[in-house]
Amino acid sequence: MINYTDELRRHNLKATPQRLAISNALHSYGHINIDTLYEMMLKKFSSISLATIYKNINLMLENSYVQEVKIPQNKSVYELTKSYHSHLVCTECGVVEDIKLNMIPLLSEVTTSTTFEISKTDLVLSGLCKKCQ
Amino acid sequence: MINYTDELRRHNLKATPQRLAISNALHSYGHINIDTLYEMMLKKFSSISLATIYKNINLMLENSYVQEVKIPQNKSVYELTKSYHSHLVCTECGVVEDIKLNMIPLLSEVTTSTTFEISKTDLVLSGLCKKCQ
DNA sequence: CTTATAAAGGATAAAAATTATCCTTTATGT
DNA sequence: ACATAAAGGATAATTTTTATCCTTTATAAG
Ligand SMILES: [Mn+2]
Ligand SMILES: [Mn+2]
Ligand SMILES: [Zn+2]
Ligand SMILES: [Zn+2]
Repeated sequence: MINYTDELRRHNLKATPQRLAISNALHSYGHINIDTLYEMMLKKFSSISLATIYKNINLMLENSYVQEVKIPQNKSVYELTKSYHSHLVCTECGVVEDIKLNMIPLLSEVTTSTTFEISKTDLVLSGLCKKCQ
Repeated sequence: MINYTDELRRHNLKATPQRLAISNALHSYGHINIDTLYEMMLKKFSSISLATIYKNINLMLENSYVQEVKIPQNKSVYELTKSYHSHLVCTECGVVEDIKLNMIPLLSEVTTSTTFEISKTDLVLSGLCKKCQ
């Protein structure tokens, strides 16, 4: 149970009990979608409103406290903002894992072949996790 | 004005006028979201139903006739299925471009560092297009 | 060229997802 | 402790997507 009070404040977010709980849910789950997050939160706050989940996630996104990961043919998942990484998604069980990959060669390939100025890269690799193979 | 009758049938889709028009809209736009596609189609079929757009795009997705591209902080766009490629997205004007990149080195990096068996990779590079820099 | 029929289209209702509103409660700075 | 802007809960409204129902049509068989 990490205390995210300071981390929330650093992102200009008031440290409410609900937000602290969301932070911990994101931390322990790693990647979580809105519905699952809502279910999780209901266990702790039996009367929490779904609107509170949406309002908080959206605000946290604006303040770069959390990040959205769009999953092919599935709902987006959210995670606490961390240093750049890519994602592995199991098409069978849905598990999402982080993976650090060196994107430099790829990005320099882009530089030589286009006039775009890239500032962000989103890479999602889909396949089967060990367990589902 | 390409005739997509055969191409539709190859994917087990009846060649209706609406589907032929959707095919041409996708071809000429390259990448298009549901709303824009609906507006386009309304010009040709003044009484086309939005439900027809959804039903067709979903069926075309199931039959691999079209592909979805999830765009960070924006609506998904759709395109006629073509050989593997990545995407460049301009965060200013929203334009989406195709780019062929060699993913082999990256994928072999994945193989050595995880037990996942990758079958698909989705890469979206966001930044500024020439015009918007 | 008919005809039969499963599938597709249009209109619209229903459901699901997301956002807005309103009033009460609370985190935080003074 | 107090003042206040912001957040939470309840719920309405809006937006997005899917389902339903009936009519029309693409397609294959004869
Ligand atoms: Mn991650
Ligand atoms: Mn493309
Ligand atoms: Zn799995
Ligand atoms: Zn641009």
